[in-house]
Order: sequence, then C-alpha cells, then structure tokens
Amino acid sequence: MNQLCLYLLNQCKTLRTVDHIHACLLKTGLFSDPFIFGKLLHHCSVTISDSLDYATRLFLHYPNPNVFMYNTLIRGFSESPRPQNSITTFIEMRRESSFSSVAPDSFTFAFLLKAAANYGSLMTGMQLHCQALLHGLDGHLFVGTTLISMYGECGRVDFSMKVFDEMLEPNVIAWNAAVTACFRGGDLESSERLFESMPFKDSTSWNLMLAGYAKAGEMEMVRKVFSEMEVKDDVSWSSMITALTQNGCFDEVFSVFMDLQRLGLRPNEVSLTGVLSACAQAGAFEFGRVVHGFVEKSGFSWIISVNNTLIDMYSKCGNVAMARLVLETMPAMKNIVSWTSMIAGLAMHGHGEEVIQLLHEMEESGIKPDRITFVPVLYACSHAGLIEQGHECFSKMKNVYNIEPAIEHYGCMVDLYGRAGDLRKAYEFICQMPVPPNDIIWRTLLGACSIHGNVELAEQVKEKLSELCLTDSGDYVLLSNVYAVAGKWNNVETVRRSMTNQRIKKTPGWSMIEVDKIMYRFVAGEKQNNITKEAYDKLREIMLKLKVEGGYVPEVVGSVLHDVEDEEKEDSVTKHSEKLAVAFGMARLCKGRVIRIVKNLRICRDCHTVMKLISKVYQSEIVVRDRSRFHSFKDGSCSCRDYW
DNA sequence: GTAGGGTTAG
Repeated sequence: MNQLCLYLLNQCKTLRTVDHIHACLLKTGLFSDPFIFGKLLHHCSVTISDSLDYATRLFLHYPNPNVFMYNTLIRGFSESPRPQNSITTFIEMRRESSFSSVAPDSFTFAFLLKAAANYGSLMTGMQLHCQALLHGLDGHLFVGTTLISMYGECGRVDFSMKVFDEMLEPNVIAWNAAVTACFRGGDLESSERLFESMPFKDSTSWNLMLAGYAKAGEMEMVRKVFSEMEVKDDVSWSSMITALTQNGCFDEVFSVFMDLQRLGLRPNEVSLTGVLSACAQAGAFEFGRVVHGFVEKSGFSWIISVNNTLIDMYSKCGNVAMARLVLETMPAMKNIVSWTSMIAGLAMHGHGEEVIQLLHEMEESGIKPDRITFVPVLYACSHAGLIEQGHECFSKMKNVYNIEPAIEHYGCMVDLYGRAGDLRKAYEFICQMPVPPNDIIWRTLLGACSIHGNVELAEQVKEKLSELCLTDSGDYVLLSNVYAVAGKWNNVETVRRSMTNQRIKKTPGWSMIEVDKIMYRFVAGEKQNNITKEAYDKLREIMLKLKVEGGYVPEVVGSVLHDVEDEEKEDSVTKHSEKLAVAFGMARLCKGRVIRIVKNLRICRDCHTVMKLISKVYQSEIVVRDRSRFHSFKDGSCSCRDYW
C-alpha cells in the first residue's frame, strides 16, 4: 500500500490529482506516517507548481513536524513569490525546538540562504550566516556555496569572494558559484579570471559563462563559448536559445533550434519557451504553430511556462482566439502569468471590455492580480476609451489590492485622459503624481497633443522633455506632426532644422512578414534586391488600384516627413516599410490568407488608411502589430476603430 | 526520502 501510494503520488502532476491521493491517505490512515506525509508535503511544495498554499495547510495539520518537513516547506517558500515565509517558518521552527528536538541542519540553511538570495535581503542573509555559525554549519561545503550565491545576489560580491577564499576545499560547484557571483556584480574580468584558473571545469562552468556573457549583451563571446564547448548538455542548448532570444537574434534562435532537432536531441521546456518567445517577438506565426504542435505531441502541455508563452506567442502573432484556446484548455494549472499574458494579449488587440471581463474571471478563480497585471488592464482601458472603467481599475488596484502605483500605471492614466482628448485633466494628473514624471510620461502627453492638435501644450511638453535631456527622435516627429496638422509649416521647418543641427536621426522603420516560415524584413529606402523589387512592383500596382477603385488620396500631412522635400513627400509615404511588407504578402501568399505584419514603430495615418482600403478593395484581412498594439483590417475598417 | 553552481514565461 505504501509503495502504491508513493508511486501514484509521483504520477500526480496537478493539485487535483494530489487531492485524490490525500483523500486516499486519510482513509487508509497512512497520512500520519511521517515518511509518507513528508513525501506528500514535498510533492506539494516542490514538485508541483503553485500548490504551496495546499502544502502550508497540510503542514499546519501535522503535529510535531520533523526537520525534513520543515526543510521541505522552507524550500517551497524560498522559490515562491514570498521567500520571507521561509524565514517565518524558520522562526517557528526555532520556537518549536525548545519543546521538541527539531534542530536546523545544513539543508535548512541551504534553503534559507536561497530564500534570502531570492528576495535580495543582505541583512537577512547576514543574520542567517551568523545563525549557521552558531550551529557550526558555516563551514559546511553546501552552506558555504549557498553563502557565495546569496552574497552575490545581494550585491556584495566582495563578501562572496571572502567566503570563497576561506573555503578549505572548494569543489567545482563552489567555483561555479564564485564565477556567477562575479557576473552578477557585472565584473566580467573577474569571472573570466576565475574561469581560467579553475582546477576543473564541468559543463555547468561553460553554461554559466555563456549565460553571463548573454546577460552582458556580449553576443560575440556567447557564440565563441557555445562553439568551443566540447560537451553540450540540454542546459547548454536552452541557454543558447535563451541568450539569442533575449538579445533579439531571432533568426539564429530558429536555426539553433533546428540544429538541436537535426542532431536528434530532444528540446527541453526551457528551449521550447525560448523558441516560442522568439516567435512571439518576431511575429513568426507559422513557425510558432509548428512548435505548438511539437509541444502537444511531446507531452510538454503540462508545463506552465510553455503554455504561458504559447498564449503570448499567439497574442503577439495576432491570433487572440488561439491564445484564448490555450488558456482555456491548458492542462497545467493557470497561474498569474497565464492570466496576465492573456489580458495583455487582449489589451494589445484593443479588446477593452474583454480585458475587464477576464480580470473578473481571474479574480473569481482565486488568483490575485499584481502590479504587472494592472499595466495591460489600464493600457486596455486607455486604448479602448474606457475612461470610467480605467478610473475604477486604478482605484481598485490601490484600495483593494494595496498596490502602490508605479510610473507605468501613472503613464497609462495620463494616456487614458490624454487619448480621450481631456488634455487638461491629463496635465493636472501629472502635476499631482507623487512621483516625478519621467520622459515616458511627458512623451505620452505629447502623443495626446499630437492626436488632438494642441500646439501650445505640445510646445510646453517638448520643453519639459528637453529639460530632462531625454528627447528622442520620436519626440521631434510628434512635435512636427502637431505643427503640420495646424498648418504651421515654418515651425515644422524649424523642428526639422534643429534635428539636423543636433544630428538626431529618425529611427529607421522596418516591417516583417512571414512567408513559408521565413521572416522577410523591409526597411524604407533600403537598397534594392530581388525581394524588395518584387514588393515595389506589387505595391505600385496596388496603389494604382486603390486610387482608381478606392478613391485613395495620399495623406501626407498627418504623417509628416520633415526630412524630405515637399515634392518627395508622397513618394516617401508610399515607401513606408509596412506597405512594402503588405505588398510582398499580397504577391506571395495565397488569396484568403491573413497577412500578418510586425512593425518596430507605430503605424502612420496614411498607412493605416491604405491598409483599410486594401482590406476592402482586395477583400483580404490584414493584421499589423505596431510598436504598441494590433490593428486588424477587414472590409475597410480597423479593429482599433481609428482610436490609437 | 530534501541539498549547493547553470537555462524559461506576464
């Protein structure tokens, strides 16, 4: 019976099934067996994600827990969003120890120090160091190694090194911890020096060099380490994929992923998460779908992070329906990231009402939204023009959930009022914020001025931005748009000249489109090749048809291009990268297929009009993901209802 | 029966 229960417990992947085992244990009386109970507790606090509350309740019902049980719970908390609970449990344990014989051991300190590292509390870490000393455990190899990591995480690499230097016989794991601590402190040279002087290196040593370089953005070194590695384990592959994803090298992510499969290796969940994240960022819908197929076939549907990234991938590739399907059918337990990803997806697509609805569903499911959740919630309200609801959510965040608004939340509120045209309220809101406004806040207001054509306020705001010395090329573009809309061409010219004088270059706009699982990238004004020629030819044909059949008139004013001469304006607008990408899609994709474009900047008004017309004249659906949100064009109108 | 160093999602 014992063996059977343990076997069944090990098969449990979700809390639901654990519940059955729990019931079974109670029935058979095995629940009070310390060994069995310990296993159950371990399963809930360590093996299955998001079941710590359950573990805590189990623990509270158990009389006289032993060290193993305390350690298990402390470990569970150490990896949770509230690692402080590990310390509370330890305090409880010490209190109990005056009645029973439960005393902390090296495991206890390893987990506690990990908790301190995870919430970055140097003070707690040092106190634990002292406690370990009192119990004579500070010289323990494992405790020492965790101390090195803890001090590294808490920003005291010098302490890490001190612990390391005093170690009698550091093994490779301790060496690795020291290398990592140096990377954490941003000291690449020390990391390299330690790495070179290691008496023995294992694959982890190599893997952490790779990750360290990746975090520092040293991609050349990342590639060098990866190619020099003699043994590549699955962490090496997933670290490489993650490194490339985090540094925006999406083409390489796809090719490394294919290399991995070509070698007959099985990708792990981290690699899958990485590839899916790359698909999400690059907008590679077809490739993402193939990876999704692999996930289902290979039994990765149980992994929360994979499901969450699938939600993000489908949303960012323009398919919210699929994202929803993943959310609704995922076999893994939904966590806060799952809900927030979906909310963010809906928000990007301008589905404000559905965001509010989903927030309620989330709350009903017992998962509390956090500060990150509220960013897309408020964003959705501002972009869908839901002023009242936005206001309510903002209050709810503060009053119900006790979340202190961060600058991002304030930014959304400024956008909420500004976008709706209440510029005065937006400005007043900024003035009464308890935190000083940053460049993003002012830029948001400048954007609102540009939408609503308020020249005076725009000038004031631009002044604020200049005071902060944080102007970017986009600000000049916004300001000149305001002047252009107001017909103040002299001012447009002044802005244009000050840009040239200060050598401020406009960020080049690019757009990507996926055809047969290959991503093509278009940049306005780039030199021609076969691909761009094909796009230009098709574009000319499309524009002609739009003028004749759609009554298209180029809209150059709202999307002013102050770095070109007047007569070139129409021509330049025509060449915007999103138009090229759409044209390429029209030329290459079969009729009836959705054309999906990803763009690095915000779509301009003229392109927006053109997309609407194409969707009507050619009866094709176009989905454009711009820097901020999605636009779905169908039958001549856009999902953003021209509110963006 | 737990460990220490390396890769993941909003």
